[in-house]
Amino acid sequence: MYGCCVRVDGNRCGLIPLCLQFILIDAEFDLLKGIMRHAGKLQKGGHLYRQEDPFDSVYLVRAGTFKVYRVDEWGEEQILGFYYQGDLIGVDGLSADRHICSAVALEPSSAYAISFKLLERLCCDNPALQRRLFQMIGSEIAREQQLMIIIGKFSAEQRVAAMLLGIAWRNKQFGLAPERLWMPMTRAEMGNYLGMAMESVSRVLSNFQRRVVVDIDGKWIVVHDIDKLCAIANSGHSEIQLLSI
Amino acid sequence: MYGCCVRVDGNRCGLIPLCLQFILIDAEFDLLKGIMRHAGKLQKGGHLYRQEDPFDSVYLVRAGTFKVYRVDEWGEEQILGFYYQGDLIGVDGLSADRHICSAVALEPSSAYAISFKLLERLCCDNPALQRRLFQMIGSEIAREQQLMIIIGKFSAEQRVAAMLLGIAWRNKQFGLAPERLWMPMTRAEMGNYLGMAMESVSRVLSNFQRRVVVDIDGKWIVVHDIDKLCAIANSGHSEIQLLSI
DNA sequence: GTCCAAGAATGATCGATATCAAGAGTTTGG
DNA sequence: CCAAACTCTTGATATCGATCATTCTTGGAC
Repeated sequence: MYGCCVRVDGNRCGLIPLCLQFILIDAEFDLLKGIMRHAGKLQKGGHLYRQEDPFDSVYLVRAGTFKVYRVDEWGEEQILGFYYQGDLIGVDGLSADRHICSAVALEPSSAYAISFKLLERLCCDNPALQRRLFQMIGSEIAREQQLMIIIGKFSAEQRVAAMLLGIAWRNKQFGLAPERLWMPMTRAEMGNYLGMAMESVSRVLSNFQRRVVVDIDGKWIVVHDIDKLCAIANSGHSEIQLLSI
Repeated sequence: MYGCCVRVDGNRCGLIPLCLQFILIDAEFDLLKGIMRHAGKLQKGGHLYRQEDPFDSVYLVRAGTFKVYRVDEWGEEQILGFYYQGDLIGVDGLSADRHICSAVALEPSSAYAISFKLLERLCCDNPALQRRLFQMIGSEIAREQQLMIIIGKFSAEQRVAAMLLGIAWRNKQFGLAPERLWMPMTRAEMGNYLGMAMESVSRVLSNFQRRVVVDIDGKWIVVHDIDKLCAIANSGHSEIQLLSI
């Protein structure tokens, strides 16, 4: 199933996640490799694409981290997601022929660009690939719905806990340590993403640290008690949860 | 361009919006008509599909209104959208082979079901149709992003104003009066959708009515001053806005 | 029509979190 | 290695909107 990964000559980074997400067979992978190209290396603050740019590619994060955000008419920024190695970015361009978001590197990063026009054409000849693509786009919808629930219904503590658990879960999917979370974004960016003030994020994290739920080590957050973190994220819904802490 | 609408024998309702959204040419429309079937009439409270149902169709609202919602592990409901005639529902099933949301009628309603398997196949042979489908799914992503910004950054007043403007804008798109808004959902449902308490929704609407911005007439809301409504939705971002009221 | 239940409006209170402010830590570039 | 510029933390205070409680309205059912 994951044979594709083995076939990549030497450079496996970034392609393993691609295989994981697409779950491609060799033949499909070869097709896809044909329409991928390096989008180059970006410094911190470098843009993969900007709002209003014509939409012609989706991107696969090869290394580093990106944040995707939207700026409204008054110059206010809303962060819609953080994307790590292996994530697909750029489907925000699907609805129009222009991107409605910007994607910027949070640290030195790189990505592959996949021509969407060619991808579409490839899908026409390859129903299995089309299916994968729809699934990945569907995952993006599901992710946004999840985030909406978190922002709309969760308390400050729950939001931060949910975000950490999300990254932990992601790490697990990609075979990384689920307790060591790489968080290159600032507190202000976390707050923006979660719909809360930077100060609140800081307070919640300090509180978690005091309760020995996590440990903060620069841009790394180490989860000490994932069960407690789950309990926090799920608290408030049922009072029984609170007793079990 | 919209020739398809004329070709529908007698029954144009629900298909005009289809044409508007897909912007189909005759040939494409005929293809699509072949894979559509009536999903029957639903009473208020009747479900088009439920969370966990296998995903095999997307739906086009023919008449009435639907709400799409998700119930989390603790039985708490989150409403993710209200859908009127001509809207496409069901893409929440894309990521898995099951729906992750439920769709329920808010009043006597009906819908067309479009087999997704057949739609996919049709897209393979018809790149233009594939393009439309991606666009429509992209619109769903864009809509969710918009909602996230509203929930994450807007005040109670701004949220309600934004929701009303959204429906007004939609009406305009579909050739309906942009000042007469049909709102079959309860205050509690509006509140759930917007991430606020039912009482707050009620207060904001009363306030709008007092300021002669809108008039409430049962399940209809009549917008008297759309400019003021826009000003409210956009206020808080710049202080200049407040002075101009 | 009358009754009843569901929905809506409104008032009073309280609390979570934003905001303001100041200081401590950390990174970056010369 | 130092200084400037970010970033983060923590405290004090203010505020918006949730919550609780009550009354008013509406729309079916009989």
